[in-house]
Amino acid sequence: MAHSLDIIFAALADPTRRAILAMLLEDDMAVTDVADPFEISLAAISKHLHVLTAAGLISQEKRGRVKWCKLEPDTLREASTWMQGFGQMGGLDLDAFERFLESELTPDTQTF
Amino acid sequence: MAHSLDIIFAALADPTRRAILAMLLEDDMAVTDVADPFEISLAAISKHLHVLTAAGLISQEKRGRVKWCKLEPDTLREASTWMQGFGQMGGLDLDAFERFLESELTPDTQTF
DNA sequence: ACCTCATTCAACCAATAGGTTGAAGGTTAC
DNA sequence: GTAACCTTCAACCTATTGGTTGAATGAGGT
Repeated sequence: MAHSLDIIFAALADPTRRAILAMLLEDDMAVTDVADPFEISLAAISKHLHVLTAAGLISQEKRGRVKWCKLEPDTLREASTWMQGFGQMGGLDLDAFERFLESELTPDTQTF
Repeated sequence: MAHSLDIIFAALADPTRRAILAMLLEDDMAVTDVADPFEISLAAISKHLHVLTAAGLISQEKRGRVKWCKLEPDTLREASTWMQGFGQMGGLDLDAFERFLESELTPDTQTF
């Protein structure tokens, strides 16, 4: 839990990885099937999936010889919460959002 | 408009830049004042502000000899829209979200 | 005019990211 | 058991990132 926003946003910054997330929105997929629509090597896709897993955006489970990839929407929601506060600036829960930001800014927690 | 999600998320991936955005949530600020709480050089902050500007997350306006930085919440909202679809998976507007994703995936638009 | 303040530019550096290729690990099917 | 399949590892390459420093530019204050 509490994956750092650093690695979540960094993971989202790559178009290939966002496309993978969009694919996983429809269904869980095996690594090979994830790689299929892309023109890059399977090893490169494997690395992308590792980045997404490290960020907590997907989970991977090995069943037999195939590794299944599954979207983890909760982590995206985590980052989405951070962002919404900016968009809704001037809205009613601005104070709550700033309290949230402040807690995130405390240097002892490394979730920032 | 229509800043690419690539550079928006990449800009958000750095904790210094997110902290800058949080500061600008309270008020517009001059570059020097933005740099003040940080221990890195002014030139480094200048670069961060350039990244945020390129992403459309802030705007900069030179008045006199001081350059003012201002949050641009619309761009954040753009990225937030992308994310919320994943978090609200199973919700009511999933179809609309997938249509949005598909339009983003068309290879002729470079907004992806 | 001159000095100071605000900001950026230029050159450099180390570390990271995203890609490649070829080989290696496990797992299943025959 | 051996061949085919799914996935990752290891080594390598190039471009980018985030930082530094010192000089340069530009605008005000006195």
